Parts: sequence; C-alpha cells; structure tokens
Amino acid sequence: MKPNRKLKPPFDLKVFLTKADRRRTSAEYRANDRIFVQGDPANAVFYIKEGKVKLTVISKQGKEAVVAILGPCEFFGEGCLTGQPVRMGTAVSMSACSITKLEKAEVIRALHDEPAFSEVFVAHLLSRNDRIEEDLVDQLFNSSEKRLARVLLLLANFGKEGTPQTVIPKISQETLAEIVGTTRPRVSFFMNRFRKLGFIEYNGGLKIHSSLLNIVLHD
Amino acid sequence: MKPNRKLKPPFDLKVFLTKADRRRTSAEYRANDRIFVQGDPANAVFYIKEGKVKLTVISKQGKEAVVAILGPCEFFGEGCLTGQPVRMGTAVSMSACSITKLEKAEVIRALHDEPAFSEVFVAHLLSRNDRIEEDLVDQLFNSSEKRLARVLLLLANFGKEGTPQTVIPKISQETLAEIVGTTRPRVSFFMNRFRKLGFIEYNGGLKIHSSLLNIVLHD
DNA sequence: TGTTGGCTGTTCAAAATTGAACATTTTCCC
DNA sequence: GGGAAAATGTTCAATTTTGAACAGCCAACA
Repeated sequence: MKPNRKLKPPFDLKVFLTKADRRRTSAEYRANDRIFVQGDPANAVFYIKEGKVKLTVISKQGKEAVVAILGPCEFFGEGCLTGQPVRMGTAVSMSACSITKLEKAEVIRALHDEPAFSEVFVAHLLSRNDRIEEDLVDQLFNSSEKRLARVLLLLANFGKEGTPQTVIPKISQETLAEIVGTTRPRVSFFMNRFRKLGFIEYNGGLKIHSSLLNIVLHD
Repeated sequence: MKPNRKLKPPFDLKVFLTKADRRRTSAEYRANDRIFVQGDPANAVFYIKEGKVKLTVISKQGKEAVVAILGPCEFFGEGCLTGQPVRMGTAVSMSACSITKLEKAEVIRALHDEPAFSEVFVAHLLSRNDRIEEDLVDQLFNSSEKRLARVLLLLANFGKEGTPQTVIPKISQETLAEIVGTTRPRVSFFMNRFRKLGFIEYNGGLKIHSSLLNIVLHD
C-alpha cells in the first residue's frame, strides 16, 4: 500500500496552457453540486483547482458505485477524449470546489501542440490507471472488511504523508458502502468492530489510527 | 457494453518513433513465456506488435488475478513511468508474440519530443482507463455469473466487430476464474449452465453465441 | 416544543460464494 | 497404446454477503 500517491507538487494550469482562449472557463461549486450527470453530452475535460470531487456510476438496477474520489490538481471527464458521446458516470462536488473546464477541442490541440501540458496529462492518466488497477485488485482479492479498512486509510492519507492518525472530514456510511462495494449495514458493522478494537474513533469527525493497517496487512 | 473498443487501425510503431537508437529492441516470445515478473526492476515499456499478453497480480495469500489481456497495438508495463521501481504485476505471453521493448528513458523523451507518439500513447492510456474502470464497475455491480458472461463476450469480440458467434482460441477455466474473480468450480458450473442454455458451445474450441448477451443484459 | 428527515446500530433469513475434496475426462508424451 | 499430468465436472458444508426491516439518535426547523 503506497502511503501517498501525490508526489508532484500542485501546479497552475495556466503554465501548461499557453494559448488562452474563450473555451477555458473556471467555475465555483458548493458541496454536492452536480458537475455532470451520467448520460450528459460529453465534450469537455475538467481540472480541479480546489476541492474534492466524487465520480459515481449508476447501474441498471439503480445501485450506485463510487469509482473515484479526486482532489486538487487532478483531471476528470477525460473519457470524452476516446469518442464517448455521453458521460459514463456522474461527477459531484464533495466540498466547495474551484474547477476549470477545458473544451475537448482545446485539450486535443494542447495534447498535440504543448508538450508541457501533454506531460502533465500523461502523468495524471498513469497515476489514475495505477489507482483504478489497485482498486480492481483489491476487489478481486479482499473481503469487504479489508476493503473498507483500505478505503479509510486512503481517505486519511488523502494528500498528506506519514500522519499516524488523521481526521476525515465527513463521509456517510452510505457513501463508504458505495466506495467499498458493499451494503450500508455491513459498513456499520465493521466500523463498530474497528472502533471496538481501537483502530478508529468517531462521533462526528472520524479519526483513523495507523493500527488499522493491521486489518489490511494481516495475512 | 461496447462491442468493440479498438477503433483505431493497427499502426507501425516506427512511424511514431523517429529517432532510432539502440534502446529499442524487438523480441519474439512463445506461448507462456514470462516477459516480466512481479518484483522485477521496472525500466521499460512494452509494445505488442503481434500476439496476446496476460497481465496478472499475485496476492500475499498466493491468489492470482488477471488484470488485463492485451493484444496487438497495445502497450504494457507503463507503470514504470510513474516512478515505480519494480513491477507491480507479471506479464505472460498467451500465444506467440512479437514485442518491442522501449527503454523508459526513450519513452519519456518521445513523450516530450514527438507529438505523434504522445498522441498514440495517450489514446492507449485513455482506452485502458476506460476498460479497467468498466472492469471495476462490473465487479461492484454484478454477480459472478454475469461477470463470466461479460468476460466471454469481451474475449469473443477481441479485435473483431459484429460477429454473431465467435471462436475463442483456448483459455482454461482456471484462467477464466482469475479474470472473473471467482473460483474454478464456479466457472465450471456456469460454463455448463451457459452450454445447457445454448449460449456457448465447446469441446476444445469455444464458441460464444450472441444470445449470451441475455445473461448480461437481463436486469 | 415537537416533529421531520437523515444517519446510524442491529437483526435475521435468504442467497451467493468459497474452499476443499473427489471423480471423470482430455491431452500430451514416451 | 499406455500412463502421467492437466483440465474439467460435481458435490457439499462452512462462510460471507445481501436485502429488507425496524428502532434509536440527533440536528434542523417551524
């Protein structure tokens, strides 16, 4: 388990996009705003300047799954570059967010003309690839208890490093269940088990102790 | 379910890498050769000219999971570009393969200096991202029966399009289990069910009928 | 103050899945 | 052909997971 996957420092997108034009716009969102919805026409890539964004997919049966939680200096919505005409998922802000919208055409141009942008974008794709692959492997190998422990640890280290115990802002058991890929009662059950064992604390905020690693690492 | 994700025609890597140098070498593999192994030092990206390659990960408990099956005109081993010092998984040829090895340094150079290469590489990453994300969503939403059906359909349409019924070269139930994320007896059980229902045929080769879609699509 | 709604804790039977075992068939090699 | 090894079919008890239900807690709000 990598303690932290954000090795590159935050950067300013302006540096990487030299030819300014009208198709690049910044917008502010409050918590729980929908940035785009599954089925919307897909013609732009987004870049998070500030805040956290949740990407979800809804199944035919109406079940919801969280595919990723992204933070500052990350892109999303890049699926439109492969020719997908509509969004395959939904993007929702989890906190106040400042987000730049890049029209598809401009992104394609920049990928071609501006190596600096291209490099940053490739780095993003590679890191996202790694992360999703880890998520998939986690699903294939581990029980829901271990997966929940891993998700909590990842959320705790979101952006920081080497913190022995960290506070997580606010996340419902319902959402955790959608990330982990299980049911809410199950999350409740394990959260209480973790609490009884002293791995986490909560009564509003949520504290993750590094001892939770025992669950993930134990044979 | 997209019937086919390979829209771009096969291309010759030479076109995209203008500055030839010694760090680019081609190699032939037979079926079941190991191209790299989990834990090996990671300092090159590979490009499949011909053949199929299986990427797997082995868990601490010794379980094996298939993360991807790749074919001609696809890259693998790109994890080394994110700074991973060693391979996170194992790459094994599934058939006779012709594979080009690109030293990490050269790939980084080409990404910076050759937009044509960069574009092709970005396209690869985007398509792989889509695919892994779909795999993850599949795991989160569907039962092992549906996942097996989906895997069979994807294998059948591997590279072709609109074929109503296709023959799959050869793949053991053990490997299928590792792709689907279940046990071999389970695969055996469902394969027989699919056969009884007329969705597939097999006795050496394996034929997938489009009627297998019923399993995936049915609620 | 009371009440509404969201989140959480808990229970439980039904269903899915695992893991191990063993029998049978096929494949491959001498 | 004969035998060994691999792949497949089948069974089953134990475990995990689901899905639905219900009760309690707490904050927001009229």
